[in-house]
Amino acid sequence: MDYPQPLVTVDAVLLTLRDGCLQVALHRRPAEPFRDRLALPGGVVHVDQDASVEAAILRVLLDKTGFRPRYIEQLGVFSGPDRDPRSWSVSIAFVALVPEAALTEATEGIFHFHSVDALPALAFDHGTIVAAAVQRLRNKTRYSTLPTQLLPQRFTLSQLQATYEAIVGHPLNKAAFRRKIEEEGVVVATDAYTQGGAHRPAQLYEARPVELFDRTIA
Amino acid sequence: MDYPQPLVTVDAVLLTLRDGCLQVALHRRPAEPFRDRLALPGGVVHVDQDASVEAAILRVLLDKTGFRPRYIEQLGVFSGPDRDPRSWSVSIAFVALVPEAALTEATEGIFHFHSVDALPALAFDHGTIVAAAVQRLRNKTRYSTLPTQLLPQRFTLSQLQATYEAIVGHPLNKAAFRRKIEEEGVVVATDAYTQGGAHRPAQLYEARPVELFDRTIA
DNA sequence: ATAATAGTGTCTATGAGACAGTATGCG
DNA sequence: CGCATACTGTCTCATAGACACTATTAT
Repeated sequence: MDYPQPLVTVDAVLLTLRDGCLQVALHRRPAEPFRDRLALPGGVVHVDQDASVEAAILRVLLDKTGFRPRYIEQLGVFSGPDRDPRSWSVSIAFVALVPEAALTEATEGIFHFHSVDALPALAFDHGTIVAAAVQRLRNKTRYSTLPTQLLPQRFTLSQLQATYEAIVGHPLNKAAFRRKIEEEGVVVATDAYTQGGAHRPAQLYEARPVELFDRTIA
Repeated sequence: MDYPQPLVTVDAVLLTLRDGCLQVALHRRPAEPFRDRLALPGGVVHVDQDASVEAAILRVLLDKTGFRPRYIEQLGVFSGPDRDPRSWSVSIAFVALVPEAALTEATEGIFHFHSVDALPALAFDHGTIVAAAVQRLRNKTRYSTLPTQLLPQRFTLSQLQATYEAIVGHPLNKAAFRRKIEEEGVVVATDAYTQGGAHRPAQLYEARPVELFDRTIA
């Protein structure tokens, strides 16, 4: 039982929709290794504080940003002797989807946002981790209702469609999209409508609530 | 960087098809904790030997069973202070799909096989891990070609269909199944046929090869 | 009225399931 | 020849996309 153990860390890919494209929240590392490079928010698992790796990533996000995501799931484990120059390390990566407003309010000045399609070189193997997160989201978007988590509490069906389109990268058919959303019970209609703008107001919808940590692992 | 670190282990859910139903390979623990309880094959990550957690699980399987699976993927991380009475621990779980013949030859006398739908109480949280593995396989079976990995090198389309049916738990339409398999390019026809039996021989097919570690994470 | 976006009715093409038919080996 | 299983042709129904049409607000 007394082998040297790897360093166990947790990292989060916080995805949000800004300016109509999918962006990831990164911070600039203040210290070595990879000083001044952009990196995912993350930290070390504390066995004396954390009840699980899920609890650890929530603690890290809360400490760093005062912010708790509405949806987060395990992405995968990234490991090896060389990814962190300090030690053989294991990173347990998570993906979280966050509405833009919530994220930018809570993390003013902490995060830099970059479109996931045009990332600079990141610290560690964080570029690989972001790529895996985006691939996961794109795949799941085909058959799940995750993208609702990127929108504020109330949204219109046009906004929801634009969100799906930003993720999958191509336009969707309006009638078909609405039929599908309707029949899947993804969203709940409210009796509120948008106002303002020289056009017909749109009905507002809410996402059906989901589990914070989904174990429906594809 | 000198926090106490969790114990990092790797465990594998080896799934195979026996007697027409999905079964998992388990061994009886020879020592405490959970002595004499059935458990998943697994072991501790050795930072001086292993290049990654993937390398670690392959080493463990090779050492325990002399056997290397044709397909294996990360399932998820199971963690906490109580799942192993010795220490706060992290188990990185994998799912592997294995043809029955390969598995039983290599592991004669090492493993006990149990249908995944009628498991006894397992060591640690291994019951939870098996359930997650089965759920993952059932989900992926809907839109991927994984079940080919449960069959021997060459197989008939009827065998493949029976495999899918055993996994998803309900009968499939023959014509539709063949159309789909055909057009997806899942399998490659050989010019060999079965023989024996008082009926028309069936053409033999082979699975298109897949990556050992798939990162196509749903 | 016009512009602009919301929302719907309907035609069509594509794919899945049902089912019955044909094919071909062995005894 | 007849049985058992392999394989296929075709009908039907459900679903997805295309697209045009109506609806409703502010200016």
